[in-house]
Amino acid sequence: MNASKRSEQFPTADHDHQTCVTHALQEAEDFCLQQGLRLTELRHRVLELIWANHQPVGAYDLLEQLTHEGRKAAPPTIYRSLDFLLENGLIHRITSLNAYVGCNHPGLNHAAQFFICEACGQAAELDDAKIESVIARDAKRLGFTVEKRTVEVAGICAHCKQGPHP
Amino acid sequence: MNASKRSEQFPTADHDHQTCVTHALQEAEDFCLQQGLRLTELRHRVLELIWANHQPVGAYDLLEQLTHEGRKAAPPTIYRSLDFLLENGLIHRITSLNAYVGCNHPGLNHAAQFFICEACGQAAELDDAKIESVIARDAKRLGFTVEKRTVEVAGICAHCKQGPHP
DNA sequence: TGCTATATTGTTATATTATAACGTAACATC
DNA sequence: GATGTTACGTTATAATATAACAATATAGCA
Repeated sequence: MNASKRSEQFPTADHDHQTCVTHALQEAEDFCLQQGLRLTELRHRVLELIWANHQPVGAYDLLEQLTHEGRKAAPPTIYRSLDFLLENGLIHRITSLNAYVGCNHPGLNHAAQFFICEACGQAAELDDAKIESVIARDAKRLGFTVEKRTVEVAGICAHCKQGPHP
Repeated sequence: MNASKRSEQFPTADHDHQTCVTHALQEAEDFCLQQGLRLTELRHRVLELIWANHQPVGAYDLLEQLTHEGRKAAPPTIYRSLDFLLENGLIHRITSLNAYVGCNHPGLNHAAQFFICEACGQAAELDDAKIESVIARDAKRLGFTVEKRTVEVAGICAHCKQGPHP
């Protein structure tokens, strides 16, 4: 497997992260072009920062990174960009962290699950149909119509169990 | 089924909520006695308020309810009680709502799933072993050690689909 | 092109949720 | 009752998020 491929697992320490960021941005640009969405300079930069951080990152962290590069930015600036990226499936919000992370499958309006390492801070995005189907079964039993699923599992990733943070 | 029994489903409009609160409190008292935990007057009252609200309730809502009954209370007052109740499994925190709800199975250190109705605000607590096992399987595949699970499903409950909020 | 409607961003203020830090009171044990 | 521990009171502040309105940029059309 190519080391730069963004995949459903925790990234290794030596993967080519720059390529992985570039690829994600390219995919987002293509997607927005297709969909007639305006990936403005600000939105593009926010998405880039999210990917560059390489792990779930808070809104105010992003805000600080923006202002440190000279841009005028207040909380609404960042939250509006996050809203755009969330609505169009380019990022996910991790509720239990109040943090945001790039989506591995932009465009697909999928329900993702996250495995979040409490040691290194990285999160793996899964899209396990089995979890979805079990939730759907429970919902059916309850007569419940599902709108939104939040599945977040915190713990320690394989890399961190073996040694210091990768 | 007894209308006052707290169960793994959405409560009906006509269930005997007072009995259900009383029962929960009695169970908590018994549990704390057994475990040598101090269910102080404040903690008891906070737990009672949580149950009485009958749906996930925010920390500042609880705080207001406390102060309205004449008690001196600041945020740390309520958060400390919430921490005690959380640590001892008497309540759950619903991450996606920043709200707290009574636990249906105090004592069991179980991982719960919540189905949250966006119309009436009520939440049903499930304890579906199947969800747990699927998550465990994914974790094993990732080499991930699970510490904490968050499974929260938002949508519309059966009562609210049929008519106005129950 | 220039006009106009809409979408985006800037700006100020504030809401909401949660914790830090330190002092006081209650309680439990000896 | 002295003493150590736990719980609570109090003040201040951190962290996350949104409301409201002004200014600017963009898109689509006359």
